[in-house]
Amino acid sequence: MFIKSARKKNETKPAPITMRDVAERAGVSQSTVSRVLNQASAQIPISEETRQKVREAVETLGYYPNMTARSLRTQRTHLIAIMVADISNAFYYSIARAVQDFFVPHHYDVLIANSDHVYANEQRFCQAMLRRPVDGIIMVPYHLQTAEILELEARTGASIAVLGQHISSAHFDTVWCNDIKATYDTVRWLVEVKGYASVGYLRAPLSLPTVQRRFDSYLNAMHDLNLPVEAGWVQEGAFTMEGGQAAMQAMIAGKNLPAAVMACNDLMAIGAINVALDAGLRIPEDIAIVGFDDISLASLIRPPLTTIAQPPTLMGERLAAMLYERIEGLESGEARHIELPLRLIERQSA
Amino acid sequence: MFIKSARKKNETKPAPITMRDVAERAGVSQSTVSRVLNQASAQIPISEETRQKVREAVETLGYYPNMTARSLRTQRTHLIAIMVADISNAFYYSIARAVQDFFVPHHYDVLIANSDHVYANEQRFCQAMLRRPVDGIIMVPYHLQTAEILELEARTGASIAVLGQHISSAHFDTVWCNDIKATYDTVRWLVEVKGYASVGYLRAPLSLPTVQRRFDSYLNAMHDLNLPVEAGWVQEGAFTMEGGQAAMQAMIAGKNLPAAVMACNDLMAIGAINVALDAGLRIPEDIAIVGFDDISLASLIRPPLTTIAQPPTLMGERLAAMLYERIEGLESGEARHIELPLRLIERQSA
DNA sequence: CGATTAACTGCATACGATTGCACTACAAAA
DNA sequence: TTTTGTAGTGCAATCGTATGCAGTTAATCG
Repeated sequence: MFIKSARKKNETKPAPITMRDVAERAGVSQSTVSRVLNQASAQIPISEETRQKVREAVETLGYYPNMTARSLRTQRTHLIAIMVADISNAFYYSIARAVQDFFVPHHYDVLIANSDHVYANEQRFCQAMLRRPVDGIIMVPYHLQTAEILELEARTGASIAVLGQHISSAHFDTVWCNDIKATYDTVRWLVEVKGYASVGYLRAPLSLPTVQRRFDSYLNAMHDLNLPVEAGWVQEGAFTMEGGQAAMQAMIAGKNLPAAVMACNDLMAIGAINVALDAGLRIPEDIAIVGFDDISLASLIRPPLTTIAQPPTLMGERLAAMLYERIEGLESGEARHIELPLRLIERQSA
Repeated sequence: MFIKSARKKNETKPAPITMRDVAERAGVSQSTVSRVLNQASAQIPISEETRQKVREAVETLGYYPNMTARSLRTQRTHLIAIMVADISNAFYYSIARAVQDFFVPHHYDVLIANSDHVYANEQRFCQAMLRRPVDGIIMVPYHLQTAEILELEARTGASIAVLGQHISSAHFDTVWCNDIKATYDTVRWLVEVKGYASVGYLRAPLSLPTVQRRFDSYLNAMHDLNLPVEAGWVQEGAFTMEGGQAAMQAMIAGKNLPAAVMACNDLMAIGAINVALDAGLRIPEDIAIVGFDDISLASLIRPPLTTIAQPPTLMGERLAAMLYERIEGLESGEARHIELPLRLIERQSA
């Protein structure tokens, strides 16, 4: 028999207050405390007198249930994990924030991980989920395929909600936007409505499915418009502001500028704008630029960026809400695939 | 004796693979598996043959240790929690990202919570930490006092690292910047070096200690410069872009503009710039504006914002590194309080 | 008045891992 | 041969909570 304080071999950790302490102080058994604290008391009758004693003991001791132990016993962790490419990217932190705002009132804690668009990181995330059980997972995968996500779901038993077009399964809910159509339409709009004679494209590496998809769509539009894609009109850079700068520098160095340029995302477009301005080009007179995402920065730079708006907050809310319904068992029908609207926001860069 | 699959009353969750399964397949006991998997095997000898069998079983079964169970037993969760005001604010997501980047390679998962500068949320965060044990906590408190953080540390047993000037204790590490001095110096610089005849201030509510501190410092500088603070030169708004817009609108409406204005942070400054430009004012000729933080947006807007640079990534790195040393017991000396440099970045808004 | 029932409460086990201790071989020493 | 030592394993308790089952009263019924 050990005295409580005998466990002080680990000097740093203070002895936590457990349910047993509460029980002792209230003069009841530990299981009774548990029953008072959980809604189980609705099923199993407990006298009001006992309840009072327990509540009082909880109060004076300042007891809080230990989620680790609770998780082990109930197999529910009250943890949500979310994987995005980069929390310091406006598109992703908006999603993350929306997810947090949804789940925190429901007393779930939110784990956040970054993939940086790297496949190995996405896989590492899946492994982390195998070790640390969570109740739900929200992910924005770039490389993971449906099969891998299904395996994750099977292995972890967690509910999963995914943002992405290339992913679709009857097993998990999905939110997506039709960026193929949006890109195609925007290219035609640049030419047919705005009258730009030619359109170039600033892309990130084609290894990212998103990029491949949008770029193909650009090519299709150009083809359908009977427009050539001349050398130098398509440039590649990283999925960042620096990438956009590099791509635009290369384009300018090539001496053969298209009348307008679409970029893979707003960050690249903004990088491109800054380089173009610094090179003395007028926007949109000398070169028009269109982005993708509508991050808040897009409306703040000069000239304000014309871009295709994604609704990240809405995406996060939908993903969170659907995930929550699955976790709580409020919804058990087949997977839902929600298409959210993409809107062209015309500002002054094109 | 129960067969494994007999536990399928909860149909949704697949039976997870446990150490017992591995042990069974390898034909050894569960404790042996544990010893092979942990570095304990260095202390306690295990034959190479047994190790092989175990590793093989782990491999073929695809076993991953369950962190929940491990945490319960070891009292170490491999979880870090971080509380910032708002993950969608550049200053904070930079810190968060730096913390993540530091801890992920060490196999810690990172929980993120937002306080939105609201006291009640800061308290809620502390309570959440009481329920869910974590190994370390990084926080950027605005309202929590030293005593409350000490109590949190005592109750949870977690190591804590704090970003903030108003907090200081011999019990936890701290990173801080001398914003009092920086504000004071910048006001004098505006007047004495740049030659602006008067300086106004855009502040957030004084209930935030940070704001009070910087505002006092501004007043001190004005006093030491023998300059008056005329009506309308000080305006208040929320700690956001919208707040800055509102404050600048009020200032313009007052018809008595100072030659230069300092803002509590960059977001407010940027909101103010946009309003000023829209009102036809030239910056910095009609009114100069200085921010605080140097978020990435600061260099992208036109005119680029002159601002006092905080090094958020560096802050995050330092906080993470110090916290890690505490958690791993690499450092057990008294609390460290690191002052990080604040730098005036002169761009074109002042 | 004995028996059935309802209202409470406690005992004991399980969740999946870690770890102190005891035990079995077998080799070397006495 | 008996003792001692050491390498290699297994047993069983434990972390803090939830919960099936059994037990104890007191009340109600026949």
